[in-house]
Amino acid sequence: MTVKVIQSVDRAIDILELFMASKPELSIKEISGKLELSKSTVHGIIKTLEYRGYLQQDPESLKYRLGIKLFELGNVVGNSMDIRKIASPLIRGLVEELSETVHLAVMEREEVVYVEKLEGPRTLTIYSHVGKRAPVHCTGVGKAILAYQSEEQIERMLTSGDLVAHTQHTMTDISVIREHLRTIRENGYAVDDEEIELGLKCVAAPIFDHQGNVTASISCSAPKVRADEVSFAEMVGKIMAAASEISAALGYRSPLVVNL
Amino acid sequence: MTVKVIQSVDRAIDILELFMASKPELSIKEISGKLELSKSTVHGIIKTLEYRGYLQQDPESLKYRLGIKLFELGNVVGNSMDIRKIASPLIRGLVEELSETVHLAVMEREEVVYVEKLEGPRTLTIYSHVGKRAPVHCTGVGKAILAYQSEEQIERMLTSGDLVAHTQHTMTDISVIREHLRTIRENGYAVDDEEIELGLKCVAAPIFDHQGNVTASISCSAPKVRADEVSFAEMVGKIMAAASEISAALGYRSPLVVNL
DNA sequence: CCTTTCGTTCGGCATTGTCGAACGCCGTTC
DNA sequence: GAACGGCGTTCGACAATGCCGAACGAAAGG
Repeated sequence: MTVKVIQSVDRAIDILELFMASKPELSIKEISGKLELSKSTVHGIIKTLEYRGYLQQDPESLKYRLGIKLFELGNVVGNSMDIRKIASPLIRGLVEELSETVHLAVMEREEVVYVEKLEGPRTLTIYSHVGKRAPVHCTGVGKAILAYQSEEQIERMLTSGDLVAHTQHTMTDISVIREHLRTIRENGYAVDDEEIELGLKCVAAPIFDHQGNVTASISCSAPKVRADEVSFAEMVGKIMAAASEISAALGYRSPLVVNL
Repeated sequence: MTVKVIQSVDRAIDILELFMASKPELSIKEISGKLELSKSTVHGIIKTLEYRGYLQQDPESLKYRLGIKLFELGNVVGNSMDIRKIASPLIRGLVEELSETVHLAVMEREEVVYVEKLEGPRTLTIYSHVGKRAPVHCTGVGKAILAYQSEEQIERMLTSGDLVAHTQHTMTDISVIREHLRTIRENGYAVDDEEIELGLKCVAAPIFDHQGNVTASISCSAPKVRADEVSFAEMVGKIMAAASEISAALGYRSPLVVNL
């Protein structure tokens, strides 16, 4: 079932997304090369995007970069996310208590997107950004969400892309992951033990919405050396507590405490 | 000089921007009505945008809202703004010292866009958001930038739109504003005294880039009652100091201290 | 000064997007 | 429970629109 797309709109999006994947500045030549379109076609679309403020041209190099209008629209989206408003103060508290970086992520298609990030005082450089995508199979936030999807959904999410091994600890066998997800459901939290980056350990907990679905999660990330037994247990407790508080604020009633 | 625009791309942008101006959820009917396009035309464009993640449909109401992809792209733009990285820690410091809300804004077309905002502890509800536009003629950040543009630029920016009076203190006479801008240049800072919102007073200072152009500014906003003589002087001093520190970090060499 | 490279303009052609009409799926009304 | 109305979706025909290649112009490099 391929959707009937408007070609020029589709191409305009292709152009915009080129700036995400590759360099922040691109010339018409580069764009037409990468998309295999004629210069004049690209020129027309680009001028439209520029005219509307979605691209801007550097007057010196004549190259283009993303325009402020995207910043505006992006913030409209960001400000309309209820979960962000609810989670923000809690995340601030977590960072203060744990002194480590905390992430909030939501599920989007077959990946997760970080929607909030607050770095701890002892900054370790994790390569993550608000607005960035991450795979589900090798991140704490991803696995915490994945574990609570339906069987079909899990199947889809794990088979849609390649299970890329980011480190030697990344699980790439689908049956191993499925078994691992069972453990996550039993524990109520997910651990990422150097599965996306060596030396990085994360604890993540699922966030339930008012319908009982999991579409978001929060995590705490620390260098493996700092995540020893004691502080690890503290991380688990605090992250899970925060996650259930956010879930409650979203209107979720835990099935365990429902008594009619 | 009207640019030759690609119609369908232009319309797709019209659709996206409808969500900024009006409600966060719109039906096809509403969109086709507002844009005076046939339902089928809107349908085609919307499905393309949805397919690419720039809109998402609520499965219940069948209405559409802006998609996460815009959040992603918006953050790419936000993270690539050098001025934000430079200014962020200074803004944090300002808020701590002044205990009032601080804004960072950049010029965009004939308006300013807030790119950073940090609220003071004593939160007064100013209706401003990161990513929101504001007029130049009645805001501190706007006037601080406007004062340092070329005569032609000032002319353009003041005549492009209506000089809307937001309060009885808003300056709407172009010659009065021009004279006012001269004062701003003499002082080195701009004051907004209840010109956009009653009871709100702001101090703003221009930020110079490496070429000596002013394309950004920072401001401190406080309820007029709290901006008494003493704290007002403190606000002016601290905002100007921060602005010149940011300017210096951007590579600006003040013409007053240049000695060859 | 010639060459190369890239952005821009132009015009003809066919693809593509557009529109109105019709369909089908709700929810509502009587 | 049948008829209605509203809305999203599909369809088909037409022509407007966007596409391409070629040519132009400007700027940079040798």
